[in-house]
Amino acid sequence: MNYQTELRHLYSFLVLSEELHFRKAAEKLFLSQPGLSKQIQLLENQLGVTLLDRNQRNVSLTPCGHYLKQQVEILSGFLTKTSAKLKNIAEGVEGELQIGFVGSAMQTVIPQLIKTCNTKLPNIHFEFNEMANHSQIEALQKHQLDLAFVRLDKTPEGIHLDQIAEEHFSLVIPKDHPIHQKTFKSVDQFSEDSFILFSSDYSSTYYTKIMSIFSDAGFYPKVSHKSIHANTIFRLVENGLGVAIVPHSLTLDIGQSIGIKVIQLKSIPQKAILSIAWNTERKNPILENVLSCF
Amino acid sequence: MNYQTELRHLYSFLVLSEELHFRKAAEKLFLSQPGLSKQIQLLENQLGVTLLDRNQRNVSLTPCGHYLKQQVEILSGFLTKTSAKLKNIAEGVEGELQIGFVGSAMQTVIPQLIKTCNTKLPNIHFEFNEMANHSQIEALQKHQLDLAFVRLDKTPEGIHLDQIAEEHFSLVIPKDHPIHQKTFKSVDQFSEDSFILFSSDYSSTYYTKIMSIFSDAGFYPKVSHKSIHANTIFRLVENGLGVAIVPHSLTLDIGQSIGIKVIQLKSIPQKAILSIAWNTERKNPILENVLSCF
DNA sequence: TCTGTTTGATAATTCATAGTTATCAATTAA
DNA sequence: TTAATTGATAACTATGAATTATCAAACAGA
Repeated sequence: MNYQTELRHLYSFLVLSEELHFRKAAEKLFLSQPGLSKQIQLLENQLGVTLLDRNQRNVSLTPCGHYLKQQVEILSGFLTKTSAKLKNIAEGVEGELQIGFVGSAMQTVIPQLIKTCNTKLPNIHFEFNEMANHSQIEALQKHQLDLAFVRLDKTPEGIHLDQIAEEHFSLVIPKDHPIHQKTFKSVDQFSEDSFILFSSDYSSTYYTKIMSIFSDAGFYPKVSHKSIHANTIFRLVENGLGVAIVPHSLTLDIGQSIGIKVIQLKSIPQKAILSIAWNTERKNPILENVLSCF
Repeated sequence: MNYQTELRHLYSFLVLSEELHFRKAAEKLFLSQPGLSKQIQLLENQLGVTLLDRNQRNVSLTPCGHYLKQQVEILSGFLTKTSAKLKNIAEGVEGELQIGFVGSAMQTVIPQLIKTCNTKLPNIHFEFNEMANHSQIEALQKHQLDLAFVRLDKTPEGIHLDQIAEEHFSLVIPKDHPIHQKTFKSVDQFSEDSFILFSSDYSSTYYTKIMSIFSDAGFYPKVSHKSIHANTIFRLVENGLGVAIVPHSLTLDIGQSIGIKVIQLKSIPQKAILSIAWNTERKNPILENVLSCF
């Protein structure tokens, strides 16, 4: 059975193997009897085996014919399933979506989205990739990612950006720091503290925004350390190496045992903004369906 | 994917999905580039999905194309396996053989044959059907059996018969019978005993042969019971209901506990003959291969 | 035995269509 | 800008798959 064999011939054989009567089978196939005879002869020649014994007055399957019948039935199921699945993939109700995210997105929006999508689109599966903001944008452009969760203000041509969550910042300070939520008035109370910040290559717009908090407060901070991992920052704070400003949601999964406390910066105008981004230059039905869940 | 789809198109798509270049793929397929374009367009129309993005200057697979590629690879393996198996079936090195046998054949020839065939033809499987002689011949004619083990002298037109084993008969008598192997001279010593014989519908030629033993011995036996099951006969003998004459091999699997003894009739001219029979009107490659093992 | 019916195969013909060549439009590199 | 490369399109050709008409064999009934 090579690729010269045509599925049509196999189907004709299948019908014939059920009817065991050339004229009747041909009728079912909307075909003339000689046409069917030719098809079966061709099939037999291509396969190099005899499929049917047309002795005298009745047609019967040879062992080969019997086996081929079974196989064509299996094949038929395979083809049906494949074309159904192809339609699903084309419509975006089945498939895989590559998602990128910055660490701080996993705390807030993503867990909810997974739940909603899973119930509405049970056959779409996600692959999550924790990546820096700029890496995500590059990956979107190369079509390595379908959807990105970033903290950015703007994106290159062809990458659409949509703000999906806004939250206030919080100060993270050691447990034994003299200032606490009650005595906190303004950020300038920390003008003498060292600061631990997210690296500017986490996102330059994010970095700029943090710095604007300090300039609004009227001082330029001493920056002792930088990291892009929230947990690293928290550990540095715990060990008295400085204080930090992070999106508030990141502080929600700080354990009791760690020696830090949190001061919420609800009153300042700067907000941590989480956005989703995707490439618009290609049609992406899976993405469309997922976005419609949001 | 319906039966209008041709395997050729799927193969073209497979090559194209590897090359991702219409001209190169077409060359590999010994086809002109527009021809390939047409094939792929046709395939896409039939499936109702886009398989390839031909944006600008490079061709790439859509998610559907990706999936179809996988499926066609699976399909390719399926077709290869199927056609290989079809050839095996046609050559008779793979398949099932329906074998009929009279009970007394299982003791002698059949177990050996199975062993020999299994090593030489590991992919041929047997189905064994214990049947009366005449039923086997009918089954051969209806092509319900491929091979029969019978005790017959002749068969109808179209059924070939080959003698494969000859053995002497044995008398089976109760343990407490006055005559034993040492004191046995001739069958006429049993002229006063009742006889338990195989029914004449087991095989009329077999029955005639047994009766000729008696006429040679110069008496006509009292026949008390008939059966076609060796074990039944043995049990009747054990209980003093008569003595029996059976092909010797049948006595070989008589257990120690049963109260009968055996007198071998080596000197008389009558022999129990086992033959194989098969239908010659149809070519049967599996049977040919099996017979060549004998 | 003859006739009529049914079977699948064959021969000659027609027609659909798959593949060809020639060409185009779009993109890219020099 | 030009030349080269890409896949798509249009018109045409030629293969071959279908058709119709017919045949030979087998069988049933008279």
